[in-house]
Amino acid sequence: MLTIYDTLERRKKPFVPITPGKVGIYVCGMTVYDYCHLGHARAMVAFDAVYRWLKTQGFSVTYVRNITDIDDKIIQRAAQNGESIAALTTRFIDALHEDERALGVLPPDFEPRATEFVFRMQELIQKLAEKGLAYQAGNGDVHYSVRKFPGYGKLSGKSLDDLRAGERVEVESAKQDPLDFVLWKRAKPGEPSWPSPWGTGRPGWHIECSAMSSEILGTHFDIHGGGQDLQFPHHENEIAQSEGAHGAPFVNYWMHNGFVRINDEKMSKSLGNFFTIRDVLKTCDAEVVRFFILRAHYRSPLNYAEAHLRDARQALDTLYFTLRDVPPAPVTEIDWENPCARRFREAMDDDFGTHAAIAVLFELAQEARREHSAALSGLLKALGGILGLLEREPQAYLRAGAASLTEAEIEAKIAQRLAARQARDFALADRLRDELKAAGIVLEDNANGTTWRCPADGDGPSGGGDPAG
RNA sequence: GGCGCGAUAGCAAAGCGGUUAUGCACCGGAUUGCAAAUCCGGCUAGACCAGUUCGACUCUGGUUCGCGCCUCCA
Repeated sequence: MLTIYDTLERRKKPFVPITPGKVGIYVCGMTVYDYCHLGHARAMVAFDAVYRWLKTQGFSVTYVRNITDIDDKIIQRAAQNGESIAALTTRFIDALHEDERALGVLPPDFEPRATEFVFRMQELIQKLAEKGLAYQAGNGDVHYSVRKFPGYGKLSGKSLDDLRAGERVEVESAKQDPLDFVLWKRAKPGEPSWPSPWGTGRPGWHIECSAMSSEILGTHFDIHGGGQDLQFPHHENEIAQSEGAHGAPFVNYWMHNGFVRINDEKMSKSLGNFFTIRDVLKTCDAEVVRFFILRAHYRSPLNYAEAHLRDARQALDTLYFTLRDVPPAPVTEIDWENPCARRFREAMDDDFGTHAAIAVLFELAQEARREHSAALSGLLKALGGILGLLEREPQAYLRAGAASLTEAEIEAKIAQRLAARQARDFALADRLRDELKAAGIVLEDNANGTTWRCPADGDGPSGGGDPAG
């Protein structure tokens, strides 16, 4: 039985879908004004694991991850770059998809873009206005009146009075309550805008997700996910909008993934301490990054450091050594009766415990090696595949770092060394091996001859991210 | 200030009221011309103080420290 930790109720709940056999899941995606960083990678990989596991469990899953392609930062960045908003967003959406593919993240079933749902957002705002939950302020902006929505604060565990007490920002005078948030922004000259009953303008950020989720998944759906930082105010506001407009429950399970940290501090653009996915992938194998992310529980903080990536690489190497040394038998259907498979399932069923599931993979790998069992090796590959791991040819993974020498050059050295060894000239043989080692190539002599591998570095970039990003 | 989360061995990171987590690193041994990989064995835990219990890393209370949200943020 799958259980999911629900952030709203702060407990693990057995998963019961609204419609038997079907699951609707909506995850807040990216605002596309820059390259994705490791924090985005974590969210993508974490919910990819959720998506894959739900599918493995036989659910028909509709996975929606939106793209915010209209927003202050986008407008600002496009102006800075002297490029059109469309050019900017297209560029970063392409980059996002590249990163996604590299990390083995399955594309969501729907990837709605905010600009394509403006009409639906207007409908929602209209509904909120009719119910007295929205008002147009003196400056033309339309705001949500949080005091009018009784449940406001239930997700983040905050009361409106607590929030007011902790207020740290200057109050915008146009709002009736400082916590009211904008639904529709009056357009400034030169900004992209849409006509509306409240004047030409553009939607606020929060309304996007309410509109897109209800349009694609309906007004009440199973799982809503996103980063911890979206819990308040974004998801709180979504609840207020969606439940306020539809007068019905919105989401059954709220899931929030933990942050990626640098030196015990949140990695974020505002702190300027971020690493983009593409920077990290310059020196680290993408599967290692994925493995590194899945080795932590999705709700825990994940500290990023080069040393940790190296650790992850060495661990993943071990699994691939097994697949290399014990060729896996093809598996068409996983034998869930196998004790390891059963424990893997239990781990995943317990709130997507990918770390515990990976621990089982190591035990399985050892058993496969010890018994030289193609069946167990096959099971290892199959279970790894559920996590989006271990899907490559072992040699392709193990040689991913080869760059400085061609395969032919390496083979030539190996042949030379073989001749030296046969002549019992071990000094020469060792020198040849050392030469290759200097190029990052590790030789291994075994019963079938000599094989080589060249681990991808595993060291992340040494510098920080672009603080201007 | 308000609200919330966390503290596990050298490092990373889970579950669990009593029984080996797991990985990396390290130390022996086997294997190897020497290595690598592999196998066998070893190593080391649960911030602090109380309480509940036959028994607590696991439950309860407190202390200390760290982090997050309260402003855009995965």
